[in-house]
Amino acid sequence: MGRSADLPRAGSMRAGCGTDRGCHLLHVDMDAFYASVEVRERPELAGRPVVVAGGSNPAGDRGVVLSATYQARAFGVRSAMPVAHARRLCPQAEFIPPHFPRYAEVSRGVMALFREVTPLVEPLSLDEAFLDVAGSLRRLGMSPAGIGEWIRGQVYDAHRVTCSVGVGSSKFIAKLASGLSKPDGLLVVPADGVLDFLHPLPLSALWGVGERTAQRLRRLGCATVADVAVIPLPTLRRALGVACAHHLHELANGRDERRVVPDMAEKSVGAEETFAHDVVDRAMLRRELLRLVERCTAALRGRDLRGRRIGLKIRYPDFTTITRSRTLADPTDSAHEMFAVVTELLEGNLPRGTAVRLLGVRVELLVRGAVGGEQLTLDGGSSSAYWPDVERAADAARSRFGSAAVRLATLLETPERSGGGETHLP
DNA sequence: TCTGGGGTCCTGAGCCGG
DNA sequence: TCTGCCGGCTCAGGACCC
Repeated sequence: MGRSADLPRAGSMRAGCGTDRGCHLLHVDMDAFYASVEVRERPELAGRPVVVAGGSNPAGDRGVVLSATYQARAFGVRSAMPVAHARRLCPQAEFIPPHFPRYAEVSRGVMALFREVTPLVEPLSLDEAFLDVAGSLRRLGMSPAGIGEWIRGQVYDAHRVTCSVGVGSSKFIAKLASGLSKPDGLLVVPADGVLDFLHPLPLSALWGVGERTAQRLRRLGCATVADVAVIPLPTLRRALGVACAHHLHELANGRDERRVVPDMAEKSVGAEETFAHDVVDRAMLRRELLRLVERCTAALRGRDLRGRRIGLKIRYPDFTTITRSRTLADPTDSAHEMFAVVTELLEGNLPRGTAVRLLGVRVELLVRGAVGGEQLTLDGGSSSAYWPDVERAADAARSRFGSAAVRLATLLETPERSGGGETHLP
């Protein structure tokens, strides 16, 4: 997944070349993960172009490609490409909606396998992780590259999906290496060959360089990583800002001191949805908002988190996007409380008659630990105090009887949604 | 070509209190 | 009392990643 497709292929640098001494960081990346899992579930699709199309409505055209098999990629289909475009490029492909619980289950199995190798596993997403194997070499009696090959074999044997492994002396190099070894490969970048490996690569190889930053760098006369490495830091700072300039300058010179951090704390939790058709109707927008708030706060409670800053995101039909937020005195995981805030933000920032393409809600400034029932306040009365308990009870019912088991009355009238209505009461 | 949904990080403006 | 400075916080938005 991602940008590795922009990079030149590894060619002769694949598995086995170069010494892996000093290369204790591994980056493991599943190949076309979602699509591979779908093919595993439906073996008749093996060898065919398969596209997992995301967004809320894969059958329609307001969505993007989440994952595509290499047979589909041969037609030019790429991740994040609009579905309509992918259909034109490869009409014979099988388009499948995503099944995230299925991918999460495979991911849990794969991550557990990594933890058999080392406790220092830092998952980046469902389909990739960094591993620090420095402490495992003696115990396992293997070199880093040997461990990488062992992992590749185990992942395939246990889960019938392939992965690629990059082995390097830093996270950045290991990640680049896995991208270049795809699909189903392993690449070692020797510690003393980092700059030779890095400098011919295009600007997009640098972590943090997207289209905008690449444009700015090209304006400074840069075309490759080598060019960024030699550009004076003050020049880079003026173009990109202090933090970004320093970060890119370090990477371009092969310096990356970031360690593998297991159990990274979450910073925010959110939910958003693009409508199948732009929505003007206020009542419908409020119902969508409530649905998003329910989803978001259920996720918070499921992870035993509460947050203090509540944000609203509105995207208009012309794709301009605004965000508005409010910081509360105390952290909350209550849908009731969050809905009151985002409704106020919506009313204050959306002129009557304005169409909306997307709505999103987000909670930040997270703290761990839910409170069982909130403190009564003199001015707030008792209602806000009992809502968290009601919502936790509803969570329990939903987890036992399904997501439609308990719903707020406001949601029983199904608004037009991009994914079609799914409200079916038992 | 026409752009999802989940996130993280950074920057800059504005406000406030010391 | 007024002004300027500074740091911390909040808020909005941009850019990026998978």
